[in-house]
Amino acid sequence: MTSIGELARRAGCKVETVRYYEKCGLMRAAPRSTGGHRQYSAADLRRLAFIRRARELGFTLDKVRALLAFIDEPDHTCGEVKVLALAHAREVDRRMADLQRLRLALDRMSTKCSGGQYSIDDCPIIEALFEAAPADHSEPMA
Amino acid sequence: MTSIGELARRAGCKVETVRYYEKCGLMRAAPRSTGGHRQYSAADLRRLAFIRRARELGFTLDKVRALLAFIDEPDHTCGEVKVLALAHAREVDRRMADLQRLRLALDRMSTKCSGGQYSIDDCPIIEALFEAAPADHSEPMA
DNA sequence: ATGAAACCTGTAGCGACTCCAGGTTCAAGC
DNA sequence: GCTTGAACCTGGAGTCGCTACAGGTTTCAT
Repeated sequence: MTSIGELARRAGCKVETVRYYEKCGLMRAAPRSTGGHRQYSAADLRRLAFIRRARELGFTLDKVRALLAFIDEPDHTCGEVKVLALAHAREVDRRMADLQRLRLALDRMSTKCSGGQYSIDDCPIIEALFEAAPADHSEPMA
Repeated sequence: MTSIGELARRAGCKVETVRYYEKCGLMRAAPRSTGGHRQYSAADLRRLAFIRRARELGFTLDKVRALLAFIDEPDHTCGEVKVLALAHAREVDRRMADLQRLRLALDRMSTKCSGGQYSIDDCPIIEALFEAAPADHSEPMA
């Protein structure tokens, strides 16, 4: 039985975050002391650590909720979990590709610019920003 | 002199976004028709396109504001612009490195898991999520 | 003159927290 | 038993960058 502060400290998050997870239904409504303070068990810490780890890996709270459901409800299979994980991996790939393109564009801009005392009017970076994106008109960035 | 709808269409954003930029002080308060409709010039379109392009490249609105200040105020140099651009590039690098680590972790998890009909209790992905992050205790993810 | 489309303002919502104010409880020292 | 100060409580607002809505007005073509 630990306090919310101790729990948060061990899981590496803020007290408010734990209360927030309770409000969202990711953590159970913890039992209270006579004075109304929340009391947590080792299982609660384990669950909170799970949530934090999944968040670190970029899962949204909705996805975390889905993962937790697999744990909470009986009769789910490893295959279901893997589907979620792979879908998430593909999304990370997409984000990385986006950043890659972006990084290239920034690099192209910066190498063109000497960065000296020249006036803004001739700065290649500013000029590049005034130009439209180079041929991408697909989806807006996530 | 074009309407806000036309302006938004040409810049590839929503009407609400333009009004939002006005409220934030990125776009000037446009002159109005007798009926109160906003009227925009070619310079406004140019400025809006600049903002959108910078946003596409991942600059925050605050950074965009700083870039616009370089344009609006006299006597700024190309060097100042380059500093901002390089700082942003470094930030993109950091984000990419984060995603890279994340992607690796997801991959390690998924390859361990056969994804079959096994019960959740033995799923290596779930197990991995219960474990702490592998030796990173630096900063929380941006 | 009519009617639809585009515009107007103001407000609320998203995700995932974070922070604050103003009050209560807890644990330790005296 | 009393006092103090840290930790806890609730409820609400703020963050970022839009987006969406409601309920009303203007514009423009027919």
